[in-house]
Amino acid sequence: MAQGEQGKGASTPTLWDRTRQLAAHEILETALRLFTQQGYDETTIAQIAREAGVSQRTLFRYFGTKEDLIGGSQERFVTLMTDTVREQPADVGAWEALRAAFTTALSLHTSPEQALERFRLVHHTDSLRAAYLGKRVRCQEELLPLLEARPAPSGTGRGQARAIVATAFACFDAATVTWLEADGQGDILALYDQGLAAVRS
Amino acid sequence: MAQGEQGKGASTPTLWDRTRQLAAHEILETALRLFTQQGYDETTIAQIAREAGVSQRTLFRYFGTKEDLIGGSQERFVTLMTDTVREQPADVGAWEALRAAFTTALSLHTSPEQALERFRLVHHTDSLRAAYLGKRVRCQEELLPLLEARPAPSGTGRGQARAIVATAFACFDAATVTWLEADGQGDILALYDQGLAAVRS
DNA sequence: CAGGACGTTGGCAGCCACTGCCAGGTTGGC
DNA sequence: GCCAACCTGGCAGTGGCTGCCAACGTCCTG
Repeated sequence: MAQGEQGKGASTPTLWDRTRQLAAHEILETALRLFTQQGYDETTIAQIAREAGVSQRTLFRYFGTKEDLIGGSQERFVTLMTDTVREQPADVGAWEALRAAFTTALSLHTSPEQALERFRLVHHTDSLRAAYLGKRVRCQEELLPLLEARPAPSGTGRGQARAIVATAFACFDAATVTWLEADGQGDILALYDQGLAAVRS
Repeated sequence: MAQGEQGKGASTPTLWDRTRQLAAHEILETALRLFTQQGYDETTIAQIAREAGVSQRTLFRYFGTKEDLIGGSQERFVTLMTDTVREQPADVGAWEALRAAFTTALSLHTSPEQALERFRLVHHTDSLRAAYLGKRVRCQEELLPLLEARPAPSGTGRGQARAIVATAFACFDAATVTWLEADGQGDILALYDQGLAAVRS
């Protein structure tokens, strides 16, 4: 639980934190490897723990849920997106701010290949897709208040921000799936722009 | 498994089918009652089975999943929506067809009060919301091919149908949540129209 | 109406994700 | 060196869910 403390000073990584980080990394890598090798549902927590060299109990202490082994700390995504939106100048519209947030989120992936593999895994496993969608909705809800204050395109009433955020995420998802079906060819953001353009006739 | 056969003739409800229907109804009612009384996560399958007068094993034979006790045969919704879209004249646009499908889906609720209660339960329980979203995505995917053939508003290219369907569902969800937060005041379809109008500036 | 074919039910054992609890070892500050 | 804080592993237990099997009711046929 002390891992959140080294964000500022980095003065005392304290060996414990280092060990923690190492273990977490090992677990995550093992899990991802097994998931892609034999599928998510076919991989048990016991197997991951065994091959990662930790007990099940410890594994659950690091990642509270089997699904968390995929998201790779979804929290980071959410905070990064909210921060990005917050950093936009006040006169930037909701659509533009959301696009910037998506750009930031996409820049987090280490490589397109890894992103493709990850996306494929999530979208092909029912339980994972459901979990992802749940977290996505939460992200939307956190973004909502930040966007309600922004200038609407043509002075539409309040309460419409929710529809705008939901639409942006929907188009982003559509772009992701399209990108997935094309085996990673093209640019997700470009697909997003195309989809949104089609929607906003 | 024989329950799907009485759709046409209704010639032989065969007592077995009647018994099945009765049991299913009893289970569903008990589950809904307990869920609203003490919450979804706090209600165990064992309790539902006990109070419904069946064994756990039988309960799982009727409803393969605890989540299925809420959806009330989500299949019906999907087929009804796809049928509605299919019935639309060929020159009706995708947006209009989708709106018609939502209208049909909404007309299935017996009363606004029950719909409100059901929606509240789903949206306030993480696991249920995730399951709902998963089924929603599947519904979108079934609707997709039916809409790709329809005339796009301004000749936008293919592949954009996915974004349109996703947007429609997103706005529908936004409308539902808004309606929920207003304690069921107003009309969901009207909220949907407002949201979509805001999106399509 | 007897008897077999078929479908339904309940119970049991078991798997898997997940949690609380407790003993034991390691690390850090004094 | 010592105590406190922390982390780890194991174990038992819960809850959703499944496979298997024996018992029973229903339906159809002879």
